[in-house]
Amino acid sequence: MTHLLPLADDPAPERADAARNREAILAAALELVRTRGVDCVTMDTVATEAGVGKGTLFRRFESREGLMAAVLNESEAGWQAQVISGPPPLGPGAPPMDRLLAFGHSRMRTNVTHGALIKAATGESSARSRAAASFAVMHVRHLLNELGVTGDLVLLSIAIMAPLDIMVIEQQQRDNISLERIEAGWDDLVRRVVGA
Amino acid sequence: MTHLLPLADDPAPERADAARNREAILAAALELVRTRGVDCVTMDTVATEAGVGKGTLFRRFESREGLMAAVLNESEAGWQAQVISGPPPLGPGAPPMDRLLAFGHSRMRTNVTHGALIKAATGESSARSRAAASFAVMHVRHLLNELGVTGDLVLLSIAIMAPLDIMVIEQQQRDNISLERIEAGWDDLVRRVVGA
DNA sequence: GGTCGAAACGGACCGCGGTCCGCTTCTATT
DNA sequence: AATAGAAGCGGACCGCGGTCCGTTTCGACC
Repeated sequence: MTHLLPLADDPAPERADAARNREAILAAALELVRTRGVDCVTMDTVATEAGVGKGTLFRRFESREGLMAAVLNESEAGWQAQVISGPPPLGPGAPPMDRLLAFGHSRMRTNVTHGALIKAATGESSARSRAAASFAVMHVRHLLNELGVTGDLVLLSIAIMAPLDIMVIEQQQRDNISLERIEAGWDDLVRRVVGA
Repeated sequence: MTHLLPLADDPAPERADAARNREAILAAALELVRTRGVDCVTMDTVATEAGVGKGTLFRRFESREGLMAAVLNESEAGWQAQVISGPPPLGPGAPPMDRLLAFGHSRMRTNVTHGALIKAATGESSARSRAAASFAVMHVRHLLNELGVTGDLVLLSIAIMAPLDIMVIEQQQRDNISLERIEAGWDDLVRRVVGA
């Protein structure tokens, strides 16, 4: 006899064809983004290329943003792994301050590299609570805590991360400010906030 | 004889009908935003209501964002006037630190009040170099300078302003954090950055 | 007042993101 | 194997932002 109340099994085990489609869509999207560039990838194209109907795209990924976020995760996951369990100073093992600085520099470079995709995945925003940004804020909060900083750590983390935002960086670059100079300014900001 | 090289007259004095239309569009947009709420105002509606063609809207305001920014300016201008020449502590006359704190609090409340419109005018982003945000950054930079802060003042200003962003605030409110608590956290951030 | 080039106009048109709903496919159950 | 109904599917359809281009209006100069 199976139990009559589902209790806490997975609420929805995902049907086989659904899984197949999800994979096909993601693969098609990844390929299209790589070959044509994010801005030229439409939902219709992805659907056609994946061999599914457009409705299926939206069923599984909610919106274009959602799909792009999923694509972005593909690469972002690797970076997050580096942060969580990679070699120091980015990964664990180094003193918190070193990690924090390394984290910011790494995040900045990553933002510059994946700018277009990140924008597509966050709706041009950024200081938003999307998965990626959220991970960064959580990590910074964690490091601030290790550094003995007290106060509203989330708010402080948001402030710290703001200058690394792609839109901000791109604006600075338009003003002919080098990444190195931004990095230096950011380091200064971090030291002020940490109080070291 | 008129000069053959236009030198530096106004490059384009704006034709009479154009001015009339601009005004009609802005008035219609303002009215529609007030009555229906930003999200329900389409470009077609504004065009119809203003009695002009859709093309004219885009000619004068570039995009929906541009039009909304123009509408927003209507109210934002008043606030900016308060900051530039209103009574202290928001306006000039008070010590820089008082002004800075007052500025942040005022900005935060304004963001909360005009949230929807601001989002419409900045394309859901915010840490962007739109006119409004830019004014804020410039002002903060100015106050930081008066406070004797040295370093990359623009970058520090961006960091300071980040937690006041509408998207961020709305997220915090979703997490049941009160505006007062945000204010307190923000004051702390400012003191850290200023080094007081 | 007439003429002429430039500037502005307007609305048909396009592409894209997103929804809707009748049809198909899967899987649990007997 | 048959069945039933839930989950998934797909593509016609919609609304909106944005563009394009033939037509109209303006105003500077004669």
